Amino acid sequence: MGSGKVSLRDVARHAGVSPSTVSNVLNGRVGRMRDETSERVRQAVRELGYAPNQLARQLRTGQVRTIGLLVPSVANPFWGFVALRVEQAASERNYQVLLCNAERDPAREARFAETLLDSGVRGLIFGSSPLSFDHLTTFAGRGLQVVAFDRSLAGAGSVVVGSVEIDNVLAARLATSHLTGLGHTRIGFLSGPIRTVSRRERLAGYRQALEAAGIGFDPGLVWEGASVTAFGDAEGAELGRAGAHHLLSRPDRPTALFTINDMYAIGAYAGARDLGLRVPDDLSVLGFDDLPVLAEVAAPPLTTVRQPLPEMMRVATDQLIGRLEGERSGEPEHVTAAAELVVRQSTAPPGGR
Amino acid sequence: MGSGKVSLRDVARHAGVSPSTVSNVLNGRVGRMRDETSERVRQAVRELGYAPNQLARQLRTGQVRTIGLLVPSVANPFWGFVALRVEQAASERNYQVLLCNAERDPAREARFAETLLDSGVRGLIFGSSPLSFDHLTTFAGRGLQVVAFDRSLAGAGSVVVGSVEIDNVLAARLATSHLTGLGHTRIGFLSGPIRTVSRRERLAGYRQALEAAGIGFDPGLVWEGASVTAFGDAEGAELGRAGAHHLLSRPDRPTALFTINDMYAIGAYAGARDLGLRVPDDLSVLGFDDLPVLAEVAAPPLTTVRQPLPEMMRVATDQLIGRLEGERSGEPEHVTAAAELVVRQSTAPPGGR
DNA sequence: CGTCTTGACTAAATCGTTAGACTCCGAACG
DNA sequence: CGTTCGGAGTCTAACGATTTAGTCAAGACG
Repeated sequence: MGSGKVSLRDVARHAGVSPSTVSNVLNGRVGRMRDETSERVRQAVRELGYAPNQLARQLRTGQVRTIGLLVPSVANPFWGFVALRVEQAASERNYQVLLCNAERDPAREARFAETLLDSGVRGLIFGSSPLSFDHLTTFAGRGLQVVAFDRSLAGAGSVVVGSVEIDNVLAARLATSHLTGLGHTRIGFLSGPIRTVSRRERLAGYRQALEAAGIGFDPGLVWEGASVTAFGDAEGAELGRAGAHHLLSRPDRPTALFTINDMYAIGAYAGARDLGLRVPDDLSVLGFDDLPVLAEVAAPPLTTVRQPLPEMMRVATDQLIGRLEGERSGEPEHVTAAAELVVRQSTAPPGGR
Repeated sequence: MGSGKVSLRDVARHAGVSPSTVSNVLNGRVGRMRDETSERVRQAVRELGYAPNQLARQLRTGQVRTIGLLVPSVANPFWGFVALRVEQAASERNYQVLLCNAERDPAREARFAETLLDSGVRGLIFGSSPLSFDHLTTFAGRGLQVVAFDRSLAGAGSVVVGSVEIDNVLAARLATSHLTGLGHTRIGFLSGPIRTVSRRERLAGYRQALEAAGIGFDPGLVWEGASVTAFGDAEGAELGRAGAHHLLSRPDRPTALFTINDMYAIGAYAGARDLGLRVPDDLSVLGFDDLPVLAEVAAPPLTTVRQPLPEMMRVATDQLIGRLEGERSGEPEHVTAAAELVVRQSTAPPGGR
């Protein structure tokens, strides 16, 4: 049994051939030798239990079968799902996934990009697109390819080679229209700091839907989160709760809240409860993401916008790996997936019906 | 600005010294040269924007600042959390995390171990301990160190260098006693296939608590999941639902269910609802994990056993990295964290209170 | 009969770092 | 004045694969 480390040289010796030949066999270049020889090599490989040292191979070829996945937060289960899905898709193409959590900090994002490049990784999936990719342009020059989970605008072209997204504007319009359709006219928009493309777009969609319904846009009904310092684990549900407190304490209290994601929605539930309001009787809440299981089992089950996550992650991963393998090239590809409004029981007409 | 790839040789040339000297400076071996020289080297590094090629360094030293994390399932959000927490802890020690999802398949587990070793990774955190580590003993010989999330028994000594767990027996006893204390005598145990240590222990604890309460253990009240083939995404909530159907259709229907994790508990909610039973009036449900947010916001909020996940993951990561860095050695270390019963509203006395 | 091919491999140079063995030089010592 | 010693670096093999440019023998061709 191979105990220590068996190298290609050992195999060569064992098979009575040169290292080059072994390498050739292993890489399928068998046309240039007798069948008998390649069989003998294969035999030796088996007998010694040889497995090539990827580090050495990668150093030589510059090819690394690993991609990075950058997520923006450890607090939202959504990203855990994303991670698992990406690993699933990558593993089918025999790639590995390095998990990076940048906490939405551009400096950390850059640091991760750096580390990835240094370890030979040349592909990165960006969980949530920051408003600008400027801090990453240098890395593009060094060979880093980025696929974004949301489409980005500014300066993205130089870094981003592909993206998968839902139409966030449309989705938010859909969601908001659902609320106006129920008769709501004072609809709050509950979000953390708007520092990603998707958030900005959702706000735009919200606004469009309001205007389409002949309701004026009231900046006072938009809550953009606490101070930036209070970030980190406080995010998500806690922020949602705080925001709900704020918006629901206004004199002309909104009768519905559209939240930037399901965690905020859950937080809004808590916030409403704190103020003695009941969902959906006194307050409708509409989320975003359709967090698996959570949205369904929340009390009440959450009306929300679903992103087809597994599919989107597969597309993103395939785009990226396709680039790395040279199957794809040229202009960035942008894929738009269909979002869907899932109506459950957290929304109802205003006024307790 | 360094555009292409700057190598240590380039730096050496630029600073007018030999590559060895640059290497020495970079690795803090500055005792053997004049301050002026090392300063000149540092200067050159800065000017060229040099960053060492980790692949080359790793090949040479055999040291890789990456650990693997093996999770057993993509379906349970729990593992997404675990992944994020491990990455957080690892990143503080400047390590990277490779995500591996083995779907509880020993063959895949072995394949991942193989891949990790081939890429120079020598440390692995095992999300959930299989009943046996036999399929991994060969890898231990090849230098793989494993830290288990649960303590394992059979043959673990040769592979596992540390573990973090809660006392699953105790925790399950605690949980079950809570139910017997409420007056339940027919308590179902709802689990998938019992192929991990933790599951086996929870079953043992359940049994002990029953006996302590003078209630006989009835194997008929234990549901061990559907056929093994029906694995995959069907896991979790769906299995919980199926199991609930099964157990609740018995003539002497249980008045309480202790589920192996929160996903099963949520599934059991659905199963009970299907049969027209209300939680907790007609059926008490007790979960395990205290899935962040989910357990809290479920309807009704779930009584469950909490594992202090962030802390446990930090300990596991530190144990592993400690080994890799040679700070720790010798006998495996087993750390036991305190689990805690979190009583919410899914449990009540039997008979509609 | 000498040169060209072709088939079947092999030699050796990388890839970018590291580390133990050396070198070189001026100062100190006997 | 010859030798030893320590400081300040440098040389040179690796690490384990890949890959380009050969080598060598045997048969083909003119």
